[in-house]
Order: sequence, then C-alpha cells, then structure tokens
Amino acid sequence: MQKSVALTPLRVACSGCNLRELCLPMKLTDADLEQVDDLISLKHAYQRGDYLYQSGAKFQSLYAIRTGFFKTQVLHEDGREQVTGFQMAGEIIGMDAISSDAHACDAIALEDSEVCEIPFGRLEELSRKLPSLQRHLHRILSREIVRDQGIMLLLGSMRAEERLAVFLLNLSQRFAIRGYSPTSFHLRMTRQEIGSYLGMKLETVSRTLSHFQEIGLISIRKKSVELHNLPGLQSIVGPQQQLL
Amino acid sequence: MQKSVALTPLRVACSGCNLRELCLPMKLTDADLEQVDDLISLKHAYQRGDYLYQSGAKFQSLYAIRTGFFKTQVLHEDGREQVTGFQMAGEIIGMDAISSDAHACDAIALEDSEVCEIPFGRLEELSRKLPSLQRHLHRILSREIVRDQGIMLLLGSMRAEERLAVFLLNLSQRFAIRGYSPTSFHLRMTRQEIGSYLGMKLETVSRTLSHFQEIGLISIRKKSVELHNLPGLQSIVGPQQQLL
DNA sequence: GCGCAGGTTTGATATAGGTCAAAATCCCTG
DNA sequence: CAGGGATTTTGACCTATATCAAACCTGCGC
Repeated sequence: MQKSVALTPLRVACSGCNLRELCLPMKLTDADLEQVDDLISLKHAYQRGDYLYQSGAKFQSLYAIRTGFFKTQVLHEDGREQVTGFQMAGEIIGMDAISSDAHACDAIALEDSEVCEIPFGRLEELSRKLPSLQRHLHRILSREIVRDQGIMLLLGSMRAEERLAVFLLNLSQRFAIRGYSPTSFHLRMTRQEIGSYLGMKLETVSRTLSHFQEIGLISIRKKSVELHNLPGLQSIVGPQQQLL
Repeated sequence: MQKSVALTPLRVACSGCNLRELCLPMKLTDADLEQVDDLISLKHAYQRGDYLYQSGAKFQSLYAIRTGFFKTQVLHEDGREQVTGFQMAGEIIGMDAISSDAHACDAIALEDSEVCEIPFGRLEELSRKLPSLQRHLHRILSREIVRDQGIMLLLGSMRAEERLAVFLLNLSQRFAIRGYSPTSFHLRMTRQEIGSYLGMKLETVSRTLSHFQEIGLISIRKKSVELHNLPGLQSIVGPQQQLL
C-alpha cells in the first residue's frame, strides 16, 4: 500500500477522482464525463474555520467537496443561528443560492478541506447538451429537498434521544458509503453545533451521549465515537419507550 | 364586475392563466410561453381530502396548483406524521420525487382544488431548449431548499409563540402576493395540522392563538383570522421577551 | 331539528429539556 | 511545557410545552 507524496495538482479531473461514483459525475458515460472535466475549474483548499461562502455573497458556483468536512448554517437577523447540515466528501453544496443569485447560508470548513468549484452558468449550459447530466443535477437538487424533509420530521416530532440516534446512524451510513468504518469515527463538530443542528442545547447533547454510553450503545470520548450496537440505536428511534 | 359562468374548460393554457407571473411560466417570453402551453397536459380537480399523490407512488409529473390549498406530509414508518408544508395557488409541488423517481411525501387537498399536471420528462426536454425555462426550474427547486432551511430555523430554534407568529405572517404575505387580504383570511388546516407543521401540539396552537387574541394582535374564530397588528406580530419573533 | 363526530378551547398536572453554575479536560500558542 | 481559552461533563433547579381530561362548538347526515 504505497502512498503518493507528490503535491496534489491544482486541477484534478473528475474522471480520475475516486469520488466520481458519488459526486456530480455519477453514472455519466465516459464521453459525457470528459465534458464535465472541462467544467470543473479549480480546486481550492480551505482551513478549519474558513468560510467557503457567506450568506449574501453573490452566487457563481456550486461546490463539490473533495476532502474534508463542512457545516452550513443560517443566521437569523436577531443573532440566532441554526446549523442546517454537515457535508462530507462527494457532496454538493451551495444549491440554496440558485433561487436568488445570492447565498442564503454560510458554509464553514470544520477541518482542512479541498473543494471543486463548479461554475453554475457553465453547468447549466452543459446540462442542456447532456440529458444525463441534466437529470443528475435535478436529482441532486431534489435529494436536498428530501433530506430537508427528513430533518423537519426529526425536529418537528422526535425526542432528544431519537434525534441523536438518527444523527449518529446517519453519519455512520455516510461514512460507510465512503469506505470508512460505520462504527468508529471522529466527530468534526462541537456539541454546540450538533445541538444547533438537532434543535437542542449542548448540555442535552452531552447528557444524551453519556446516557447512550451508560447503556452500552456507544463509547464516546471527546470527539471519537464508537457505535457498539447499531440495531440498538435504531430501536431508540420510534414512538415510545413508555413501555419500560 | 362580470363573472363568467361558463364551464371551466378542461385545458387552460398558461398564457391565459392569471397565475402566470407566479407559477412556472414566470418571466418567460411569449414565444417560450407558447411552448410551455403545450407541456401542461391536463387540469385535474380534487376534492377536500383527496390525495394528489401518495408517498411511494411512481414519479411522473410535477403539479402546479391553480386553485385551492394542499398540505404535504411525510410519514415515519412508526406512524408519526410531519406536515412539511401548505401550498397554495401558483406553487409547484412534487419536487421531492425527482431524486428517487418516487414520491417521498403525501399531498392532500385541504379544500376543493384544481391542479395542472407538468410531465417532468417533457419539462426537462423543453428546458434543454429554453435556457430561461431551465433557469426558472432551477430557481424553483432552489427556492424549495431555502424554504426548508427557514423551517429548520423555525423548528430548531424558535419558541411556540414565535413559530406561530412566523406562520401567520408567512400566510399573510402569500395571500397578499395573490391579491387577497393580508390581514383577513381563512385557515384551511386544522389546529392539529398547524401543530404538526410547527412542531407543537394542537392544544399549544390553540392556547397561543387565544393568547395572541387576548393581547389584541389578532382575532380568531374557528378558522377565520384577522391580523390586527402586523408589526406587533413581527416583534414577537426575536430572541426574547425576557426584557419585560 | 336531532344527534353525533370531528374539531376546538380551557384547565390541571407532569415532564423533557432548558438554564445556570462549577469543575474537569482539552488543545492551542507562546 | 506552561497558561489560558474553549469545550465538555455533570449537577441542581426551573419552565415551556406536553399530556390528560372535560366541556363546548359546529356542520353534516338522518
């Protein structure tokens, strides 16, 4: 198992990217893929804490995360903030900005990350020529809508324990898809950010995680989690433990 | 002020629709609009309680609401339900289904309604030819994402009173855009449905509305609401009355 | 016009999760 | 490798909202 130590080139073509089955090029033919390669202009690096974009900024591009981890958040004028998602490699971000030509949320790197920029005008242009790209773009947009509906269900009708179980299981699954362990991973976000995302206070997040640990479902130490019992976590989700 | 008593024709072209500035044809040139006319195949009528589509149904079309009122809801396997939105004339519905070719939620008429069907395959086809239609479709999809983010903010970080104030102000604004009174309207949904949408129980909805009435912000009797003080409602939204 | 089901209001009480506070830990930066 | 700010954990207490329950409407079918 050799690792290249060469500097990452500034341009990485989609065709050579190990995320191509997950990301924008998903299911494209080789011919189509070649055209998408020309689209992806630059790969940018961001450090922990950097903004990928800020709410209000003019919309130019979507972004595909190549490595790293981001959060998106909306800020209410009164200072309240709500984390609306955590994004990892292969996910596309910035779609909220299409509707008004300005970003509607902030995107912030939670660790050092690399991002491919996808100029949206050119993406539209190309997707007029390539029906399979067009279709895939629509799927990505729609998938985001479905994801949001799931979060509404979570925020609107689940208890704290359920929310956290859903959260951990979701991360687990997304790591698994990317070839990482589904049962042992590192949280890149703070308890506070988890709480904001799940509509609860950081103390409640901490307590609930401790509780999961007490009953043997997980181990957690700082940001490292191990899920010992996926079915057990799944069984937390459901309308009521009032049967004990 | 004459009113036509003629039977509504089964086909109504977008070009002759009074919602064209709000709906799919927004901002299209006359030439483009003509092509969209050919797309909209049928207008269907639904009665109160009818499903426009059900979760799991195969995805074929988006729907534009011509008249009436719908709710969308997602059902968790355990029977919990979450209302994800209330839709009115000029709004497009069904976009969650694109991602998986199957509807991800139910859409149910809250009053007798008429709906234009937009076959999605043909919409994609046409939007490959008409950049302005393509752009508008993307905006509509993105607008839904932004709307959902707003609901996450609401569900994740607002108190009951704030949620209800936001809800009333949102309805008010949407009625206003359609030329109806922003201060006097009819709720088409039950307290239970409002509660589901806002992540609270119907009793809390009822109590909070009564409270708004007591302090003179609104009058409410059954489903008829009058907003007496829009700025007052706006001032409810904000992080804290702990200043009194 | 009567009865009844579904919807709404209101009250009394319970509780999940919030708030405040302090101690423990972690992790940068110098 | 020491000091200090940020993060996390845990405890004690409090409150917003849920829950349970009863009475009240209101519109529809008979």
